[in-house]
Amino acid sequence: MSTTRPRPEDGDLDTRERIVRTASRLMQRQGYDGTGIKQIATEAAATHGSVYHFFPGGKQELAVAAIRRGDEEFAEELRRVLGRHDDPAEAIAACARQLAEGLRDSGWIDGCPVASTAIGTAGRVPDVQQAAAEAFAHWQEPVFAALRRSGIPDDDARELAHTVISTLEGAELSSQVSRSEEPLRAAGKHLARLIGLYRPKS
Amino acid sequence: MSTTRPRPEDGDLDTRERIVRTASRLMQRQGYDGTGIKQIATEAAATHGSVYHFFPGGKQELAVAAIRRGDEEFAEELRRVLGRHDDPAEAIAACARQLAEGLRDSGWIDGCPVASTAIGTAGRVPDVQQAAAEAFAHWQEPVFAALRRSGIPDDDARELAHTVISTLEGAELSSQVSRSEEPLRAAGKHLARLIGLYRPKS
DNA sequence: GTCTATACCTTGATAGAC
DNA sequence: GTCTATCAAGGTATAGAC
Repeated sequence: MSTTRPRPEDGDLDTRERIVRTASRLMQRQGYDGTGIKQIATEAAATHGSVYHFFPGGKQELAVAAIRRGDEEFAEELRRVLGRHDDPAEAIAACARQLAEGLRDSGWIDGCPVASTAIGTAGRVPDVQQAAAEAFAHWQEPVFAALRRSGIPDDDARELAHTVISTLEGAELSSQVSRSEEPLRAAGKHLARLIGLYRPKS
Repeated sequence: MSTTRPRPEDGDLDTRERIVRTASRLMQRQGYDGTGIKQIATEAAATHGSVYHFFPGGKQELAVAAIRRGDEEFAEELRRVLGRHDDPAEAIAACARQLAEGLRDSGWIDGCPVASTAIGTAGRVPDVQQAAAEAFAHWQEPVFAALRRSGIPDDDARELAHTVISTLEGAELSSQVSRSEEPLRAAGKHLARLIGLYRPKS
């Protein structure tokens, strides 16, 4: 019923979309304070005025939109990888491998799309912090669902989903900082063993 | 043989020490780009000129010193808590509780002393990134030693130490962003169970 | 070692023509 | 919706008196 979405490839995105994408990518790499409105405008091929036209709330409003975009992107990636495996232990290990691959292929610069912005604004920019908290909560949902599907009781699955996201997050940070796939590799292996502890014998 | 160190309490620290402490604390909260030299100087009760006197390399050199300070502080905290327990599973769970307590007591603003600076400069400020990578590596040592003491083989202990640090790091980030002790609580519980898997039956 | 003054640049944000 | 000009404020860093 909706008009067909063009699935735009490159420069034919509307201005607002280019701005959000660019802001999300830049803040992922440089954090909130390290990313300027001017840099965003330039790299998005937009003018300074356009940014404030679409985001009258300025940098804070734009940062919230960028965080939400990163939220959706990673949630989709999670769902995609989790959907390819029946065994949740295998699925989570695959997620860790996917993160390691993306990190390495980017030259260790594209880590979690939310973490850098979130950590640099925690307790200082409430709107951004709130959006980041929602992202972390969203990401637990597909993990929780996968664990529950395998027969793990709700309470255990809920708790495990917390730890899965925390561990992937921390291992991605460790891998990025040390420029090594080892932390994510170890995390995938250990999360799989941990989940195995909770999975009912079939 | 060295002159007795005064263990200074408050305002009677030498200038360089006040600057490093202040820089470490501010960058922990606001990251590298969010923390200005002027703010550091003001809060350290030092002058602008003093900062550049002690750190001719400017902000980068000061950030490296701040990271190293955070490195040492957290390493000592780890050693202290780990030293209080014979069972490494209990010890790691206690570490998670300690982190949660510190985070909550600070009003959720004092997270990892290195993470915010590290993540915001990854791939952009090589000296800072290097210092952060060293910090992550240092923190694994006391964990590795504790695991080995309990009889876990070297290779397993090495790998587990990676995951312990990654998970604590990620759970602290999750707890800080969501302003909840739950991620750290779950991480402590699950790390303890994971370590239990590797510990030889006595 | 400490302090002040200052050079020079970039920032976030606004106004108003088109 | 787009673009340019402009502002006040704050950034890093340097120079030089004391």
